[in-house]
Amino acid sequence: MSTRSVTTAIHVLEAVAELQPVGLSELSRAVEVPKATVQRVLVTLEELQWIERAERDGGKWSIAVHAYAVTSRGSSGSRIRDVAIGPLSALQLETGETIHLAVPDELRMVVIERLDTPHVLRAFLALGSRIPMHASATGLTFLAHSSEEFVRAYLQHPLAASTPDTMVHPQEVQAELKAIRSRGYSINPGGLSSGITAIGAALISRELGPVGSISVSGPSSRITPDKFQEYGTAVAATARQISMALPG
Amino acid sequence: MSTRSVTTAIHVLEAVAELQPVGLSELSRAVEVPKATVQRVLVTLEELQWIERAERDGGKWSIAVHAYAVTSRGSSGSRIRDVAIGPLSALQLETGETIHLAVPDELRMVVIERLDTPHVLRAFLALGSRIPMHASATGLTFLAHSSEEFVRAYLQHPLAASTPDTMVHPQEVQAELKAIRSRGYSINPGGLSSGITAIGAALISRELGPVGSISVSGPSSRITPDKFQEYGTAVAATARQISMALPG
DNA sequence: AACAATCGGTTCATCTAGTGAACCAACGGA
DNA sequence: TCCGTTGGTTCACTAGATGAACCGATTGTT
Repeated sequence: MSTRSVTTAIHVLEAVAELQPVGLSELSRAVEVPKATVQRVLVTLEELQWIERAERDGGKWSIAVHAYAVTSRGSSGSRIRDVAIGPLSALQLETGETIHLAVPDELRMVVIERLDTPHVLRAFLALGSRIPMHASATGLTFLAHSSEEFVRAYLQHPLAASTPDTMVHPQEVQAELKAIRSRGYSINPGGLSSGITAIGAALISRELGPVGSISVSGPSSRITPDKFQEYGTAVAATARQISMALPG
Repeated sequence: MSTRSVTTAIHVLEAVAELQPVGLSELSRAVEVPKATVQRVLVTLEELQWIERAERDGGKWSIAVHAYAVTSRGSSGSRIRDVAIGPLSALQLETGETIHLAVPDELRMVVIERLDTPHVLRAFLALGSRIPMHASATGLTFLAHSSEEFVRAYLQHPLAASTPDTMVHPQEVQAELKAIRSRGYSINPGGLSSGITAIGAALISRELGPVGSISVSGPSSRITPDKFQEYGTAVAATARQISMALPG
């Protein structure tokens, strides 16, 4: 009951994704598997079009588009996306700012949808970005509605600072989570990108608990403290609306 | 020299992506591998968080977000995305319409980035959408700048119609490709979705040839023939700009 | 109510095929 | 020249993948 080769293959694949472009020896060390084994896996994955080697650059490996194409269609996130897109669109029109939809993956939030603003100055996260929970409005609300154990486990890990304004002390984060719970939405001024403020609210499935979050982001010069409450209640209302439409 | 189990595992994964939500027996049939083997692979992939089973619904399988998160970071597409995002943002502001960035995968174009418009009426392709080349503005420009062999090989396959307006005759497509080459950009009125017109231009790496395309899309009621040239030159200029900034 | 055809899941004898230590040749500093 | 890399290959050993056949539970049909 192990399916070892498959497990190592996936580990190699994840290592390639993380370290790309990367060579054989480095991968072998990263995955802690002999070179010969890694080599065979690489060749196999190449045949399957999941990875490709750079023409130059000593033939280092990278993830191929095909892998992305396979995994991006559907995904559990898409159910959420489908029910969220309508309300998010309305929220975008109402606020005029960038809207993000993110779901948790391990210790990060992954941005699975974005609606843009017409403003020249705009907040920007590439789709598929993986951002730290404690440094983002989406992550913070998600944490605020997660179980105590999860939060404790999360705060065990070192909290990297994305900007000088990122909260890096566990107590500080805990206090903020409490504030978020009573307030109903999160506010993150410059914690992820300097000069960008975001306001977020969690999507909560009745059965599964928190499954993701949404946020409104824009330059701190536009999203000023006097707008926090207006945007906050709008985001929270939209989140509630989506939550109720959630499958399950 | 085969790494069979890895190959079947990936095949199972791709089948899950295509058929999700899907059950054991159906997968077994799709991949043409005994149930027992598929079962073991599924359990392994679940342990690795690449797939998950629906709580209800008889435990059917779907791709998990984690898989998406792994493959979306980086990927050959992302290099393109990184250099493209700035110019695309400018193009979006200039035109006010939805911008798509797509790269080829097998016989399709895969949408890897999108900048949308604040308009209520908006063109919309989900990220990761796989669209036929002959039915899309992005695909057509890509074809127009591909090798003759590639085009011939592509046109060998039956050309499915996405809408009544899709070009389905090889000669028709060939003629259009010629027009695109002399014009510098592609125009696709309603070929992919009825009522949506798109204008595209290819991203061409000096060393690798065409590596992807960009397009401006919107309702045909807004993107009228009198705007074709304006948008066309804008798209083509942006594509050239990105092409020059391309790595390699 | 009995039937047949699904479903998801498990068992186990067979032997394929994955493993990994040890080995290249080639490159690049020092 | 030497040392530490790199990517890549060989091969004896046996761990571990395979797949036909099985089970109990649903489901829809007669």
